[in-house]
Amino acid sequence: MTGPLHLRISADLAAKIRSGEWAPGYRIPFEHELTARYGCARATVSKAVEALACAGLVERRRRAGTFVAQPHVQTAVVKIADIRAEIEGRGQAYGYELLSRGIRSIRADGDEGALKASGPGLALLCRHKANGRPFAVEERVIHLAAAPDARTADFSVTPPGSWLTAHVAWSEAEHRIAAVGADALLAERLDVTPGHACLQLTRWTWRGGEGVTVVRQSFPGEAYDLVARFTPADFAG
Amino acid sequence: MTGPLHLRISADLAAKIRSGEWAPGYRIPFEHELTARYGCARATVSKAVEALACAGLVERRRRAGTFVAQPHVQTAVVKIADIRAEIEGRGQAYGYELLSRGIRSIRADGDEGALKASGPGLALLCRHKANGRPFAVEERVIHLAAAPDARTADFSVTPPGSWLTAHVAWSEAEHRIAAVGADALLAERLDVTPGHACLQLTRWTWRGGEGVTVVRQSFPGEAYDLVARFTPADFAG
DNA sequence: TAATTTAATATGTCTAGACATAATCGCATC
DNA sequence: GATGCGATTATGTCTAGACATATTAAATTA
Repeated sequence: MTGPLHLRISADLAAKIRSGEWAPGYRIPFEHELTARYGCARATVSKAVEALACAGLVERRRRAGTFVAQPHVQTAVVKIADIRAEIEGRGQAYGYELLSRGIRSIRADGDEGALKASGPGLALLCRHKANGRPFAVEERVIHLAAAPDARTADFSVTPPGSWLTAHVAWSEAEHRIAAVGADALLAERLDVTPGHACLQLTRWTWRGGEGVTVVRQSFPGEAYDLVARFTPADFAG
Repeated sequence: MTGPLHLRISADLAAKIRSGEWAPGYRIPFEHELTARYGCARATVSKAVEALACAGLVERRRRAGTFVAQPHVQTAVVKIADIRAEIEGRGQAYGYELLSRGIRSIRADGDEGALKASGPGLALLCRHKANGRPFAVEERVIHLAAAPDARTADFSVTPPGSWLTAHVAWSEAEHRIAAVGADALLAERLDVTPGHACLQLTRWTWRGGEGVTVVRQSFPGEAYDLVARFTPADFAG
C-alpha cells in the first residue's frame, strides 16, 4: 500500500464493505479504535471515514457510531459529452449543419415552459453527422436575455452546444432521457424510417437560477448509448 | 447565513462561481487570504475549498493556486429506482409475473460475457405491470456461484431485483441506456406493436470484482423516462 | 409504571501549528 | 539561447489537542 494514509484507510474500509465482510447495518470501528489501529490522529481517520460517508457507503450517527449503509436506489453517474467530442472520440469524422434559425418568444408551456424564462429566444435546428451519416438532430432554444451574445454568434459553423459551453460557464442542468418513435419530420432528418426507435435527450440549463437554454437531441437508437459507470456511489479510493 | 463555517465558505465561493462573477480559469483567493478574510484556521478554508474541488467546481494546483474549472463534460446523476418502488411511487398498482426460469451456463460472449463470470447461471424472464398494463420486461441472469441462495429463492412471487438488493449488498454496477425497436417477442410481451420504441436499460453488477448478475429491462418508450437532476457536478452547500 | 432529567459518548467542527510535495520562477552555467 | 539547479510558494497531509452537538442509556422523579 502506498499514498496518503487517509486514502489507505478509506480503501481498507471500502474493501471490507464491498467484499461483504461488513454487511449493511454493521457498525464499523469507532474513530478512536481506528486511531489506535492505524496509529494516527483522529482527524486523519475522520477524514477517511468522511469520504466514505460522502460516497454513501456508510452512514454516521452521533453518539451511536458509523454504520454500513443500506444500498438504496441505484444512482448512476452518466457522462454526457459534447456531441462533437463524442463523435471525434470514436475516431469518426464530425459533420455539422444548421437547418434553421429564428427568433421568437419563448413558450410558457411544454419543454420551454420548464425553463421559466420569458422574452425573445433564439430557436435553432441543427444536425450532427458522423462519417457523413446523420447522428443527431438538435432542437434548441436559447434565452437571449441570459445569453445576449448568442444573437450575433454564427451557428452555421459553430454548434450551439460548443458555443454555449465556451460562453456560458457553470450552469445547473436537468436531463430527461426517453425513447421515442421518430415522427415523419424527425425520420427524414435522421434518414431513418418513421417510427424508428430514437433515444431522446432533453436538457434544461440554468445559470444562477435563470433559464438559459433548453435542447432536445434525438439519436437513432442504434447510433448512441448512454453508459453510466461506477455505481451505486463511486468511491475511487 | 448559518451552520458550520466551512459550509458557509463553500457556499460563498460556489455562489461566486455559479453566478459567473468568477469565470472559468479565474484564480480564487489563496487559502491564506481566505483564512484572513474569514478569520479562521487554514484547515477550515482548506476543507471548504476541498469540497468544491471534489464537486468539480474548482481545480487545485500546487504552487499555482486554485482555479475555477472549465465545465467539461456534463455529468448527470441518474437515480434508477427499483421498478416496484418506481411504480408504487407513482401511485399505480404494481403487478409482477415470472414468465420463465431455468438454469444454464453463463455465456462468454454478448451481454453476459462482460460479467466475466462462468459456470451455472439462473436465467429469469419476468414482467412488471403498472395498473394491469405491461410496464417492463426483465431478462436476467444470476451467477449462482456469486449468489447461491438464488437457486432456492421463489422468484414467482419476489421480483429478482428486490431479492438481490436485499441479499447482495454493496455491489459495483455499470449501466447502458439505449433505445431499441421492439422485436416480435418483446412486442408481444409488452403489448405493443413490433418496432415500437423502447427504452432499454442494461445493468451489470459485480461484488468485490466477481460478476453477480446482468439484467436487461425494456420499457415501452412512453411509459418511462429517466430523469437526471442537479448537474454538472452537484455541490449541495 | 411512565415521564423527565442527567450523564456519557461518538461524531462534528475547529485551532495553531508542522513538515511534505510539487510546480514555478529566476539565476547561473554551458 | 538552452539547460539545469536552487529558492520560493501554495497546496497536501498530519498532529494533538479543544469544545460543540446530538443522541442514547441510565438515573431520577412524578
